[in-house]
Amino acid sequence: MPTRKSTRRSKTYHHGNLEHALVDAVSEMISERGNWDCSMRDIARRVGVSHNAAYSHFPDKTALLAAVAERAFEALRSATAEAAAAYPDDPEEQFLAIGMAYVKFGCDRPAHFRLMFGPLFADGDWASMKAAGQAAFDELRTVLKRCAAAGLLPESRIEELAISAWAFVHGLTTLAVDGRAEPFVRDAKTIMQAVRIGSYSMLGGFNDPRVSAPRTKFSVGQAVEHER
Amino acid sequence: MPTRKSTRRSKTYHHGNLEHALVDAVSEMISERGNWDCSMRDIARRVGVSHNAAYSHFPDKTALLAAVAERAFEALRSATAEAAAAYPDDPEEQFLAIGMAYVKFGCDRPAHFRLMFGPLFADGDWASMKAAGQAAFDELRTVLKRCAAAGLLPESRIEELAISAWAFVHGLTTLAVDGRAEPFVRDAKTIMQAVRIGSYSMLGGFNDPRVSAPRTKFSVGQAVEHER
DNA sequence: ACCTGAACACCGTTCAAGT
DNA sequence: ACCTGAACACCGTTCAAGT
Repeated sequence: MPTRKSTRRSKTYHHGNLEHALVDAVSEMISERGNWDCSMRDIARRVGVSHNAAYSHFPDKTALLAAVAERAFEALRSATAEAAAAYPDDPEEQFLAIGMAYVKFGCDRPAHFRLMFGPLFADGDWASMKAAGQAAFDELRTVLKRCAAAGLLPESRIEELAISAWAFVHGLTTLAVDGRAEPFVRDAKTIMQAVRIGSYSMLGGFNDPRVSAPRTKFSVGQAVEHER
Repeated sequence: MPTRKSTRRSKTYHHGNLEHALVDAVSEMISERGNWDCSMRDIARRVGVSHNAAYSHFPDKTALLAAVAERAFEALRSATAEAAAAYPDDPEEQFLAIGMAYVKFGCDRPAHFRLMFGPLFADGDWASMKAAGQAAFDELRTVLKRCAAAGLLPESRIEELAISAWAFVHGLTTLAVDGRAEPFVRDAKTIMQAVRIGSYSMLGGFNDPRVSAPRTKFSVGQAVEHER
């Protein structure tokens, strides 16, 4: 037995596991705490490694958190895709289901949701993480294309309507997660009802003639003109 | 001349100005930097006071930032109220104007907007700051009441529709400020167009019969039921 | 009552050194 | 190539002391 056991155990993370283990640890920690305010030293302690070992795999703390956010975006994408897949022949139900899945994701994982859309990645490009976010958004876009094909809304405005619908569920989740939507949105039932009402409201209004030709009325835009 | 001048100048902040000066300094700093990642020591340096003087007026850093957020909420409230006041006889235009003012506020002061709705105040109560937030929301509620009086939407659903509309403009602002709404929302013109389209879509759909009786269709809610 | 200087525990990051 | 120990500059907060 020439192999030294001490060397053996200490090499557990020498085969590429540490990167994965770090992302796992952070993901668990922010779930437990409810916020992403954990230190590199805490993370390292949890994984059982020295406090600066992470710098062999990530250039800085933000990069590690970006990896966590990227994986969370993938989970969001599959959650919404799965919800839509439950109604293969009914695009309107798909539209409702995808919105509800989005809100549910945020309410179930508030700390992840805040991290994903938080101010941390406002600077820098973080291309692959933002691509994962766009992939999640594409699920909604696809459903709206099916809605358009079914005559529920005009083809020419799919992009704008996708943004509107996304903004609605995103804003609702944000407000709910931060406790700003009270007193009306108090629990799971009321927030899902809000999704339903907002979604029906939008679906009912997509064929409003002003949606397809919004430029005809520009007075307000001048009144509160935006300079940037 | 018995008064000692050195004492005189050093007492400038002894008459209650420091609290105000601190809030001013932080507000300016986050505007300049684009984020609220400034240290107590930086703030104190800017005001010209020792690095821990702020603790005579605020129990901790979060409390100081909450005071900044509270003042920003008051600014948001007057911005939206002013926008609505421009159309005293047209509730539909008021609805559009208030949404645009909200989005404009966030795009003009992204760091303030992120602070106001950020994760910092998720724990604790921060009653007076959150009350200022509710006051801003009340402006929208008031406009929707006028819309209901004009027959644009059912009286019984004002509360839910207010939440929906707020979620929409809030989500749009958040996505725009964090650069997530691209490629469609790129600049001031396209984002205001998105507000317009979303608002018309909601207005057009508020009278959809399903908005007033959303409970008749509950299949989706069961499929993605929310446990919390 | 309001502010200061020194101190404490903690943080993200760097770097030379070990295997 | 991957990890460690020591070190650096910085941070929020506390506290005894000054006026």
